Amino acid sequence: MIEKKKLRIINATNRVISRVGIAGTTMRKIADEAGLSTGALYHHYKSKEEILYDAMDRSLSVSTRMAQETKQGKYNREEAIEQIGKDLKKRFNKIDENRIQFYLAQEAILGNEEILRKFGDKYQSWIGHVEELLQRIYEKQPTRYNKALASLLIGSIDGIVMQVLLRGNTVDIDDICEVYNQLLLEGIPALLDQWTE
Amino acid sequence: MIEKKKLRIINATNRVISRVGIAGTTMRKIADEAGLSTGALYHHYKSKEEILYDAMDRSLSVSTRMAQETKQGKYNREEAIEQIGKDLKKRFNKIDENRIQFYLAQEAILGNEEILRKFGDKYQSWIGHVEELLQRIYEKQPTRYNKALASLLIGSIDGIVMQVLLRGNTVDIDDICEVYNQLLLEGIPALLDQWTE
Amino acid sequence: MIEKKKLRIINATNRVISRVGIAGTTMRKIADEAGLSTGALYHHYKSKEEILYDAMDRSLSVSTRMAQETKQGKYNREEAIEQIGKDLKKRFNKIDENRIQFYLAQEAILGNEEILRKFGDKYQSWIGHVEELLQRIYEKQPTRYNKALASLLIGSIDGIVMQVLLRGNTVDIDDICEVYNQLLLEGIPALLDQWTE
Amino acid sequence: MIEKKKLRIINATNRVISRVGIAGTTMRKIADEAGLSTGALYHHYKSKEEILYDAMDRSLSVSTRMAQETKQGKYNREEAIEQIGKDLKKRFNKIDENRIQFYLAQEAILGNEEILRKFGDKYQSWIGHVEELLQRIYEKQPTRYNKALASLLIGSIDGIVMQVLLRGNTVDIDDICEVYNQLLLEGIPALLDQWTE
DNA sequence: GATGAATGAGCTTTCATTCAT
DNA sequence: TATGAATGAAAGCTCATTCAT
Repeated sequence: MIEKKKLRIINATNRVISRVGIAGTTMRKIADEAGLSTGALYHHYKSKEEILYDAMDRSLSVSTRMAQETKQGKYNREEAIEQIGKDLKKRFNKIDENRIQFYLAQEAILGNEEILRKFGDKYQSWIGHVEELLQRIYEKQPTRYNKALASLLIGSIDGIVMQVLLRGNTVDIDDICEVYNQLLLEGIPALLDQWTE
Repeated sequence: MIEKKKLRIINATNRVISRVGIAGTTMRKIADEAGLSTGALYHHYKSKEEILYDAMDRSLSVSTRMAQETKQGKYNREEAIEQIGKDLKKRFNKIDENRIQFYLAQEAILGNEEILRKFGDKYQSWIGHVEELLQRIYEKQPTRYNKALASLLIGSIDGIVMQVLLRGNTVDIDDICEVYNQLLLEGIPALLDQWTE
Repeated sequence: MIEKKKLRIINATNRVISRVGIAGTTMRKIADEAGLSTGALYHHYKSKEEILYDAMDRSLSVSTRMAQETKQGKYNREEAIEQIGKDLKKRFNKIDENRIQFYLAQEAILGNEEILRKFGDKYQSWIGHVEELLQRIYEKQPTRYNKALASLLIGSIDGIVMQVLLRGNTVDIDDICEVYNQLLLEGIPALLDQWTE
Repeated sequence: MIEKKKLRIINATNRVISRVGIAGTTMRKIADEAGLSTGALYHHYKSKEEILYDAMDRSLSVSTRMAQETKQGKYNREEAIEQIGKDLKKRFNKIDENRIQFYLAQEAILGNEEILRKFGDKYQSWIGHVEELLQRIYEKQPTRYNKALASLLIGSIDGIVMQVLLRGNTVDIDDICEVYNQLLLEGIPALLDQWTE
């Protein structure tokens, strides 16, 4: 029961954050969005900080879970890459979630240790999954550059998300997915050949 | 003379922004950082908004200029790519500037039209330069995917910057530069071949 | 309930205004006078302007109503004039209300359109009532000068109020009422005769 | 020399006051209007209060002098009354001066003792002059009501000025002057007869 | 004398938090 | 539990006044 209320509050909080950012999020806006009074918020949470923390935690968990889904498939190389392309497009189109992730990153960079640690975990696990994926679909000997490659592949997704947020529809997402696809199909193998020769 | 004071204020503002973010930047903090009283700030600027705008404008100009420097070189492919690698490393190490860029991006995403437009201009010009570069060093027929490729190459830089900010020294910058290098040397050509056959 | 608080704030505001004028009225003074914190004022009103507006509106309504009461009587000439004399004296003695009216007039003259309009309405209605009264008690043909006469009779009240405020007890209110009385009994009829012959 | 600068400052001050009121008058506005720097004001005056005082003093002196001019004439009744009518019209049309007078009255009522005393002096002298005038042109025995009558005649002028300021061109000044004229020609004699019988 | 940058108190307003109901 | 009025610190900003030049 109490959990239901809490969920309502953090959902409201995330909607508010996506609209006005973390700094612009006030208790009154959260209360209004959740259909509660400001006082009621304090029955479920001790402070604004706790609410924000829970809301951010939830957002990060969702995005971490999404990142981990990459590995799920057990297809061959072409199928796997095709699947990645689809996931990618979905990711680029979740504007609201991307905005929130972006605000959270900000919060972390500003010195919120808790959130920073969560981001660290998320990237570490994500990079690990991508490393595995690389090894699985390219079947090459792992080298010391595999982690860096994974990091770069992930970074390019984040970077494109940033461009989509900043430039809106002047970014052609389909073309970018196609390039990403070709990169995985042709570019990466050429790269890997270089190191493993 | 008055410009000197303005510059002092702007520099102080950028230091404050890099420390506490744009939302956390108050007139009092700027005044303290600049060694002035709050009232004095209003001699040189009509409002906080103007100060922030000038400070952001300056940061963005610097980063836009940096982005444009990419094209300067008149080397052959290997030399050009080597140069890019060096620039990249420099870029990754400018932590403070990267933080500010990140805060500015947030400001833009939150609805600051002026800043958003500047980011749009910056990316457009940057992508243009990278497109030219691609054509110059690979000497292939341009295809409809060239812009997307440029966008992706730039995005991957932003994404890595984000990881550096979020994960600190768990990202091995040298390795990433090496991978980026190999990508340009081996990966991209393999990609371009695909489209121009 | 909430209206009760608003009334308390408005009353406090009017006390403050009567003490220090509109320009000297600060939120802190209002809050202190009402026994509240400054923040609490913003629960009931969105801004200082709204508080001042409500306070001024209330003062003006009261004075407008007072002005309109003149017509009520259904007496003969002597009784009506006697009644006017009594009303006059009461009006002169409401020092605080007169002060506030005076401050409001200044506010209007300084360019507060809303208040200016209300004053316009008040005078228009007041002059109309006096015109009717003149016609009723003197039973002469109305001439083009009736409106001007009404305006002058009203103006002389305002002017005396001003003198009372500025000169205090050096103005003998009883004598002035007596003169006003005689003016209505003997002076005005002689005037009207002049125009209707 | 120094007096010339002081004059420039108080003229500038009066222009500013007439535009934005006493409370809205700032040192910077005075300095700008006078074509000086704020610092320069302090070479001639020790404080804002002194400047305002001098400016107000000057305005009040001018208006007191104007009030005293009434007596100058040495005409018969009709000529004197005609002259009064002309003066009246001039007075009503000096909008800027009337505004300033009004603001000064405010200042006095708010507790500025110095200004209050000056107003007291002005009215006392003005009333005295009008009393003399009444006696001269009507040649009746003076009664205890003469002072009150003078006060009322002066008050009605102030009251009309107030209406002109508040209602602008909806007051027909010519009509009012005509009524005032008739009041002096026919109304006042009828009044005086009453008391001296 | 003259300048205008600098000061700092005090203004209106916002907002996390508390608490009587 | 729930409400929303109340608190008070801190924000952006204004302005009389001072003072180095």
